Formats: sequence, structure tokens, C-alpha cells
Amino acid sequence: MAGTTHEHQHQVDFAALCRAHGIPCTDQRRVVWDFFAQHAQGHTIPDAVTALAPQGIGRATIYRTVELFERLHLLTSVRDTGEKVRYVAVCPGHAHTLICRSCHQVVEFEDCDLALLEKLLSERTGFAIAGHHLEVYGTCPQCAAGRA
Amino acid sequence: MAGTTHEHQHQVDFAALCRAHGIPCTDQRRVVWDFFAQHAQGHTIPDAVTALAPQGIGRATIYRTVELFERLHLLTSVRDTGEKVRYVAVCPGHAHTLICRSCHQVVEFEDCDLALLEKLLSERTGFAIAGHHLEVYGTCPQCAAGRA
DNA sequence: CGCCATATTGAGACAATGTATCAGAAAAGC
DNA sequence: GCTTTTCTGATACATTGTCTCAATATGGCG
Repeated sequence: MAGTTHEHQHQVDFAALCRAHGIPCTDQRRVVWDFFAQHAQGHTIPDAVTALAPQGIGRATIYRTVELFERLHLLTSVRDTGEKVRYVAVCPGHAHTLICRSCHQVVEFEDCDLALLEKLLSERTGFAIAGHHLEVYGTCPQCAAGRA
Repeated sequence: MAGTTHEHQHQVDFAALCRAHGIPCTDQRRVVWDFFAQHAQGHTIPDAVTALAPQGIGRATIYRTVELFERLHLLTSVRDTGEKVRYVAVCPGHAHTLICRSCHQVVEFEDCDLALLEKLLSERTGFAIAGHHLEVYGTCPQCAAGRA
């Protein structure tokens, strides 16, 4: 594959990512990562199979890799009512997603003060709270302006 | 099917539910509804097929019915990292779920003050916020006590 | 740099899940 | 009850997901 500065940047970043997570850095994983990371709206796994299998990436590898990335919190899954599960690259430090129901772009945001809510829930139910998953849905300005 | 008071209660409730949503009340829909409503931890669609097909409910009907119920907000879907999508009956007035990662029981809760967060996000991103989906994960007291 | 131990990969067979169609059956409204 | 409309089940089919194993690439080390 061509070696533009931009792609090289990706390679370097991804290699570092793998080292940081203690996994071997393979070409296939980089391709899968790039595929999901380059689209803000995320993709389904079948999307990835359709796009990457012709490039010689096996189906099994795609499934294994997405599962791995999800376990490592490099990808996260998003799913609105009636939709299929899509996977979106996780920006480190950003835990939550704001999703356009029209174009599916995913904007991540950081600040959400649910600590108080979690404390309250814990007291009321006896649950040991481990974490939460928050998705906010709406329409982005572009789609609202009629572009979609 | 037998007509105990409890089951009759279900029938009455479900018929009313259908009338309220303007859909025909069929035996199949009642069976599917009961199947999901009677288990706090929810079920996958394949679960339902396995359980209900031998009772003479067709696969296609189960898929159609779950899709319908989800659109009417009678069922809602839940999915933690690495899990399959499960469907849980929605308690009217309760919008959010607290889920045990060990036994998958789903506890619903009402109060969450995200209005402020939504306002902030709207101002910062220009999105028209339509709603949100919040799942809190943890371990329930029973599982923490070693039951699972 | 080149070897070795280990982990990953791709192919392909297979299993499970999801979808479309259409004739027959049941529900709702008179 | 009778008609219209909607739903249902069976079937065939398409898609998605899983498994296994030999071949290959990776990372570590001398």
C-alpha cells in the first residue's frame, strides 16, 4: 500500500496502540482498524467483510479482530432501535456518544456527571456499579438543514 | 392453554395493551409477549424461536412480532460488550436499565437528570437532541454474594 | 541478521440466524 | 354472520457467524 505521510502516521499510531495493549501488530489488524477508524458513523461487521474480504482479509479474521478490539476498548458498539450493531473507534478519554439518527455520524463527548446517579442507584439497589453506557440520539445540524 | 387467574390477568393486560397501541390482539403476540415479559433478564430472538417454535409459533412471526414490539416500545433491546442483543419488556414510565453482568437481571429506574447534559450538548454541537439510551452495568447483591 | 517458539491467518465446510413470498386463517368492524 | 383487512406459517433462500487446521507471519533472542 502507498506510503503517504498520512498513512504512515496511521501505521505508527497503530503499532504503538498494539504495543500498548500487548498484542502482535499484524497487517490485517491495521487494515481492520483503519476501516473502522476512518468513518465517524461506524460500520457493521458485514460491511467490513464486504469491503475487506476482496483485499484478502478472511472473514474469520475480521470477526476475531473486531471482537479483540472491542475487548480492548479500541472499538465500541452502537445500536439504536431497529438498527444493526455498528462499531465505532473509541477516542481515548471519550466514553460517550452522540449519534445522528439520519447520517449516523458519531460524535464523542466526555463530560457526563453520572457519579451521583450511580451512587444513588448503588444505595437503593445494592448493586456494585461497574460502569455505564450512554448514547444520546438526535439530528445533526447538516441533516436538519436538509442535506439528508 | 390453562386459565389460571394469573394467566387470565396476563391476557386481559395484553389485550388492553394491544387496543392501546391500535394493533390486532392475536394469540401468537400474546405468547411472544409473555415469553419476554416473564424473564427480567430478557431473551435473544433465537431463544424465543427455540422456546416457541415447538409450540407452533413460526419463525417469521417471532421476528415480525419482536420488531413490532420494539417499534411500539413494549420491548427494548439491551447489549453489553461481547453479548448478543437481548430484548426486555419495558415498564411504562421507566426509561433506563440497570443490568447485572453476572445474571443479566434487568432493573429499571426512572430518575436520571440528563436534561442539563442534553442542553449543553445541543448548544455545543448544534444537534437537535431527540432522546438518549442509558444502561448502567454492575453486579447485583445476590451475585456478589457468590450465588453465581 | 536469522532462528525459534508462539500466535495469527485464510480457506472452506458448516451451523445458525434472518428475510421474502404467498396461500390460508384469523381478527376487527360493521 | 359477513366482508375487508391484517396476520400467520411453511418453505425456500440469503446472509451472517463459527469452527478447524495447515500454512504463515510476528516478536524475542542470540
